[in-house]
Amino acid sequence: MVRQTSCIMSVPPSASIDSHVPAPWSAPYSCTDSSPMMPGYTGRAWPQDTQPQFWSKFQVWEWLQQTLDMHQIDATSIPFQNFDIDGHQLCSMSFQDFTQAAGSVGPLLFQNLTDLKWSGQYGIEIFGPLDIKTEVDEFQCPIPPFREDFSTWPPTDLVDIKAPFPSSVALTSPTPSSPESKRPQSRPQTAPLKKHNPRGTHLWEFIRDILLNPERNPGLIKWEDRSAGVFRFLKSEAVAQLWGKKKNNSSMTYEKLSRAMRYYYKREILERVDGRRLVYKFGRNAQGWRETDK
DNA sequence: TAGTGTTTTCCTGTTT
DNA sequence: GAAACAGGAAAACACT
Repeated sequence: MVRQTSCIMSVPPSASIDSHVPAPWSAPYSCTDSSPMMPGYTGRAWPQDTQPQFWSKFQVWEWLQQTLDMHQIDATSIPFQNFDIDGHQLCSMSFQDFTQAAGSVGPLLFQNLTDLKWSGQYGIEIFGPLDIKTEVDEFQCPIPPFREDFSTWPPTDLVDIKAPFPSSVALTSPTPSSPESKRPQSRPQTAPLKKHNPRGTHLWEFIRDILLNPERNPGLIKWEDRSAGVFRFLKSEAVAQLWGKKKNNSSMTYEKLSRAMRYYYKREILERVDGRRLVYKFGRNAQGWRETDK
């Protein structure tokens, strides 16, 4: 089969992609300009340009996730529910509190937070020059509300460039149910999600993050049944464009996006919702979408 | 370098 | 008829 990929590369990977759409925790971003990046881990997903005191719960989790990632610590090793707190509460935690909440990882987290508090890292320019205008910017609704949100939600994004990022941590990775390590190459995988997450955020996480941030979701996707995890695309092409922008792929369409979504059926990240167009449902291997997950 | 995981792309056929 | 869905096939790409 002759495949044409040249169009995808119309935007050089090194191009500066603006990061307008923040995500709560799972979308690690990298430097958004073309500045040299370290190989491997370079992106910082937690809100480093905001003082920890002002972090939201999501941002706290994000910081947790990235800190663990940075130190290659399995996220399952600490109870995230112990950090169901905002930045203010986080900053008021003592060393003992951290140890109590995160066990052996506590000191590390405490140290990291202390460093963050005092290192003057806040204010690092996260967002590169917003000089690249893409098709997504033309949408009437998606971008402006996100931009307005910068004051309160600066760090991560739903439309960052594809980042050389380490695997996402278990917080967003389903528990493997039936290990299926052997399968033909170049076939859509059917194994449960593992830590390997070469492209940063997974599509389903991207979708989830839009859903979880109504204020940053200007009518793109909406919950049909929040408790059941059923949601519906309102502006399917706009979502696809956003996803494409995030992946630096201007040729992304809803058709392609939906194909990727369908692959999630086998992995039970999504479940079919028969007879309803543009409607999907999170499956048992999708995590982080429930209200109780927050 | 091979293997793996996660898309991405293209396609054909079906359903709404 | 158009849009969306379904799923096979294969390639791309980042990571281990």
